[in-house]
Amino acid sequence: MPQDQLVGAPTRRERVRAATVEEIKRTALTLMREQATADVRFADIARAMGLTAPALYRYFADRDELLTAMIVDAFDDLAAALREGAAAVEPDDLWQRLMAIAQTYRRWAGRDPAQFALIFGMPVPGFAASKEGPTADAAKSAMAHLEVVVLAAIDRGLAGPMLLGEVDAGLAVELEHDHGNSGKLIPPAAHQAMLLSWASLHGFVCLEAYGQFSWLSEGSRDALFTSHVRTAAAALGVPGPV
Amino acid sequence: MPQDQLVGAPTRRERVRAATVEEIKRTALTLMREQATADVRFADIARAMGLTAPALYRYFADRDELLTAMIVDAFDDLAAALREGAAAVEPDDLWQRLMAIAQTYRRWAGRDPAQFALIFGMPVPGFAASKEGPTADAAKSAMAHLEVVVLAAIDRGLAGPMLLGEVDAGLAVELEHDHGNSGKLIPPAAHQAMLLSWASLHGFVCLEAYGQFSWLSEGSRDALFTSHVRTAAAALGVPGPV
DNA sequence: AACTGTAGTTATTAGGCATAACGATTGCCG
DNA sequence: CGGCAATCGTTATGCCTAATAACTACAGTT
Repeated sequence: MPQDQLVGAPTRRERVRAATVEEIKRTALTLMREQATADVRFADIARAMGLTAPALYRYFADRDELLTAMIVDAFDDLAAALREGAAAVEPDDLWQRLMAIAQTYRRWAGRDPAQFALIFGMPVPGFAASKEGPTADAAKSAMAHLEVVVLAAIDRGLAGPMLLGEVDAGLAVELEHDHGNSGKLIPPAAHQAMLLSWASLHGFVCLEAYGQFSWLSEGSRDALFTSHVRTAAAALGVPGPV
Repeated sequence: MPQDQLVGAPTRRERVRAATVEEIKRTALTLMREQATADVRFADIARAMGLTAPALYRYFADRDELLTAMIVDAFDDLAAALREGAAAVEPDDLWQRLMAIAQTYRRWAGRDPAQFALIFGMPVPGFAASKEGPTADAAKSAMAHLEVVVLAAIDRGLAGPMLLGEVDAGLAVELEHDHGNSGKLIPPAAHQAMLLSWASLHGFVCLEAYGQFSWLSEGSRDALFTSHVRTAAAALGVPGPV
């Protein structure tokens, strides 16, 4: 026996298999980046790995399964990026926190439009993947950081017009029923503010990622984005930059 | 001679050909709606029309050309919907105008997620279409209505925080250089406000169209959307509903 | 040393895009 | 009104990809 195995620990075969799975996903993502499309051919992935196409079917039942796995990974990656981005700034400065989250979201989308489209775009051929799959849950998970900022703003007694506005009664019920992802109780107004801020941020990022702002220089887009986040911050009641 | 033809008027052949082109696009769109995907097979289109696939190549050189034509149509359709939507409300009530535009945009996207994805999503296979094609221009054209509202708000001396905020100097230059689509001179702050309002609206619509809000009931989504537009209105300085 | 299961191969099927080559219809004009 | 020619449609074909089948090689076990 080459190595003692702890009970429940992955055996050697499982480990190399998992490594291959990872390599397949990584290779597919690289190809997506290069070709700027989510339409990746199995044969290309295999060739890039020194394999033939049918070999990949040992690891993924079909294209859909590979795409689904990549979507899950993309969410994890986005969540990780947001975590790092939020951790890199002064925790007490809400404006900086908000800006860091927004910039991370934006940069992540810009660095990997293919991965971004994988998550938020209409899936490539037939969209079996987005049917109440892992995306809905993961999206909420990736938004936990926005939630933190909004809750912190409330804790400090800050409240912009977005937090002061009425919340529709029926909506409030459904928002409360959704326990968020941290288990904390979130006031409906805060929850609503979070969703709307997210939508606002997301819209800018989408338009930019898909080239609708390509008539502006990068510097101008940066400035525009800053204004956008500032507007959102004002609506939340978070004071702007010094 | 079956019918007198005015000089330059389309001959009979041209007319029936144009009709066929329209029918192809219409059929393709119907199939997209049914299958909820932008991935439409030539053979299916042909079969639905009682033809065979190669016949379609008499009208479109390839898939890309058909898709491009459909994108142009989609922009026209969106623009028309916005025109009608804006015309249907009291012109003096800016809040109603804004809400009508936003609702039209949203409803249009919701009624036709496929067409919406065609315009604003990452193009289907290889994205030759979105390369400075008709999309950038048409997008601005479709936004003229937002422009009108923002300019009207300024004319009346209304100005929310979004319109009062500073505009980056470099950005201002580029915004002024872009003469909009009506030829009018647009103050940079107004132009910026318009873009940011658009982004905000667009974000909500995207998230909803792609199912990120599917955990909410339709009524709740409506309420959430109303709040979203109200927030944008407040940022613009447009007074909310009575 | 034989056994079992897994990872890989080549060969094959099914289906889509696109073109080629051919036939039929019909608008058009002397 | 008869012939022409363009145009529209067809069937046949080539090429590419997804997916499966059938077979081979090898690692680790007993």
